[in-house]
Amino acid sequence: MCILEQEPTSWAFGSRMRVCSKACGNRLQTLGLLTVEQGSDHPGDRKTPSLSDVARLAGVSTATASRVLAKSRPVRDEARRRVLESAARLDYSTNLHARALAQSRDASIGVVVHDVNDPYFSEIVRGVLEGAEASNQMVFISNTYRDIERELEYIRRFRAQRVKALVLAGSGRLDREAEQRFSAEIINFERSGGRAVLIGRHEAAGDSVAPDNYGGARLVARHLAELGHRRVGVIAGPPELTTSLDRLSGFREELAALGVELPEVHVRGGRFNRDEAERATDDLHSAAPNLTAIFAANDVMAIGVLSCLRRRGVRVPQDVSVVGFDDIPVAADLGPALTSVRVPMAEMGRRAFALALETPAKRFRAERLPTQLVVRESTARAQQ
Amino acid sequence: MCILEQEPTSWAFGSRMRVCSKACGNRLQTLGLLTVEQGSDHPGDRKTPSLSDVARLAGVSTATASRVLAKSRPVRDEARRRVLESAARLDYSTNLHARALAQSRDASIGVVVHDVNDPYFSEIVRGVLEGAEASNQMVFISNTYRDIERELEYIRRFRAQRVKALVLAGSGRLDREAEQRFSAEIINFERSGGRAVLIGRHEAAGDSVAPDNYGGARLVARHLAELGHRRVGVIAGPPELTTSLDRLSGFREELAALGVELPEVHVRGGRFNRDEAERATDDLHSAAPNLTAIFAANDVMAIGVLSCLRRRGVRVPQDVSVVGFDDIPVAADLGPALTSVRVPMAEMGRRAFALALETPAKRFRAERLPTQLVVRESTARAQQ
DNA sequence: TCTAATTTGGCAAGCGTTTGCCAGAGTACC
DNA sequence: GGTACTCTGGCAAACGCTTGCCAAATTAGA
Repeated sequence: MCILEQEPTSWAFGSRMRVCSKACGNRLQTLGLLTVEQGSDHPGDRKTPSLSDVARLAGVSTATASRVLAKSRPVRDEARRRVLESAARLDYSTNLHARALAQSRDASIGVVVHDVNDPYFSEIVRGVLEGAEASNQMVFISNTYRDIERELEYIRRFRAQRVKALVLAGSGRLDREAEQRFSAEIINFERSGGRAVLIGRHEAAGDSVAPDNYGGARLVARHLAELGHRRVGVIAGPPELTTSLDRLSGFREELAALGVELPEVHVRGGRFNRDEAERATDDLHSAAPNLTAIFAANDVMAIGVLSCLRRRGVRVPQDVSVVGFDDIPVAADLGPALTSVRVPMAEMGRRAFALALETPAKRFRAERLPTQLVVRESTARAQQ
Repeated sequence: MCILEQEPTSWAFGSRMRVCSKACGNRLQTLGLLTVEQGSDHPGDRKTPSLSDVARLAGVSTATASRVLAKSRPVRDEARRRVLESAARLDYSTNLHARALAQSRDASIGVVVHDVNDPYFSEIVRGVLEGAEASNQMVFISNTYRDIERELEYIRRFRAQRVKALVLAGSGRLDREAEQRFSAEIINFERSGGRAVLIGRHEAAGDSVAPDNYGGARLVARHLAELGHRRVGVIAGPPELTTSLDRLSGFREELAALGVELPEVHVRGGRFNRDEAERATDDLHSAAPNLTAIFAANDVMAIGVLSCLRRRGVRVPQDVSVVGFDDIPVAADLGPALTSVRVPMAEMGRRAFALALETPAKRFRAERLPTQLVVRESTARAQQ
């Protein structure tokens, strides 16, 4: 195997390097070796040991063995020791399904997000995972790709799995029927004994945590207005999502309050991804080449905006200022560094997790987390 | 609720906007309404219906009901219809644990990655999810944060859960003992009847898919050498990981073959994250300010490199060329766009998933996927 | 019309835990 | 020494589904 003889603690591998890389070239061979060594084990030979095997070996009843392993009741030292020992000897592993069935509740928690590849969601997931890690809980993550049917299906699946808690992250929808189906499924889930917490949607039937999208968007409007921008455009999110609407309306209303007009034709929409935003910006910039600022509904879209402008030879921020939303980790490293609205994504995940473990109140609880403008290099005073 | 009366299909919300945003301000109130509407349902009132309830309502045995719902054997139309109808009426949902227990196998598959927040892993996850989605399987994702104990713990957990298959993504370790414990756990898992597939590590006891790190790094070396770079540095990954070693040794050896020396002092290490890379670059650049090129062991680290150089007023690529590895989606959008080695991350995820569903061969299978250099703006001819 | 083959449905025995209830063994206190 | 508790451990009944086996019903074949 491609393994150094001594534990490498620094990069001073020196001459040993050559030896090692040679081994690397030979891995397939090494692999063959491994196969021979353990090939006979590949198929599941003997049955996995069960609790009764452990109990028998320890000379106690399954009840006692169970109580030792699940720590559900004190057991005298002598017996405990014997059980633990047998369990170790047999390499016993509790059948989680049997346990969940007997307790009619699974200890793990589920997370449903739109897309783990979107930094917004992966940050949320990180927050949830941190909480789970701290209390040693298992977490199951699923992707809906923003498809309502998948979303409902996953809620049902997690219900079927009887998970203790479910965290659902992703924008609500403007479509009343969709929201009602969603709420119905959530209620069904909770009725089955689990806890559900929503992230980013306050409208549905459940406890929730959400960023102040409306307020954040107003900050953007004020920032741009103060820099003297009067001709601004928006690359908005999908029109069917409440998040898009909240961000757009906050922006529009604050702009109006400051006396800046935002014509419909300066607002283009698309899905929350880079490529659609790039295309939308192409359209927008062709239709209104004299804009001095563009507000993208999220950072991922802002990346598309920047890319389009770069391709068109438009300088940011000299010719056009660009603002995003979310402040995903990479925002600070784009060229130019992106001005954005910080949404405490990981914090939302942590809060949601904490909420999921609390006993539910009579009324649904809705926490709204503040957002904050982070000014970087992509915005500057408007050139007349 | 903050819902438009008509389905929004364009951004021409016009005057309706004001109404809507006002509603948004009132959400908490709306929420109260919802609570009142459904508050009494919050606690799990009546028991969740079981298969026998469905069977009773349909006037058949549980066996028949089971066969209809699990599609495990044909059932006459009349009976099938009645079962389906009762199930729908009771809003029945199969208890997955009971099923898994009865079949002694869970239908879902597990994925263990180092960190879902690292784009490298989230792309892999995407690939796995795509495959799973296509065949309607449930996927459970867990994070180890590169901690060996957590990694082993999760394998045990998935074994306890009796998942059908397990995909483990993340570099192998140079530490022999760690690798042996890992392999032992994998073997245990497979012995319990599941399938395990590894991504990015060919050394352990299981089928695997991995990128050609060694070859990719050689491409980088050649590219830089051809551009006339003679004084190059490396921001390497954690010394205990095989991925780091493969990338470093490929780079070093090709460089040597082309007559370019890579002194130890030009190689700095750190974890695979942006901030450590930034610090390491600080060190490196202070120690060797005359370098004309820096190779980062992955793109996330390259971001740190770029950030450091920008802060220090070093122009990329005029003063220093920078190359990354992985070609994560955002690489093309950095300032400047990053030259990198494309690793087919999502494809690896898809392959791993496919492999996990195949019946195991006698010998472990090891697929190595090719990598490819993608030249962008961060590399240029060396200035003398 | 009768027999053989094929469907279809039900019975009941698991699957591997947990846990309520009970009994025996210690302890403590009169 | 007797009574009242407190600990421990075991029995056995769930938990909710699947499935082998068998019988009844249906269909095919002659």
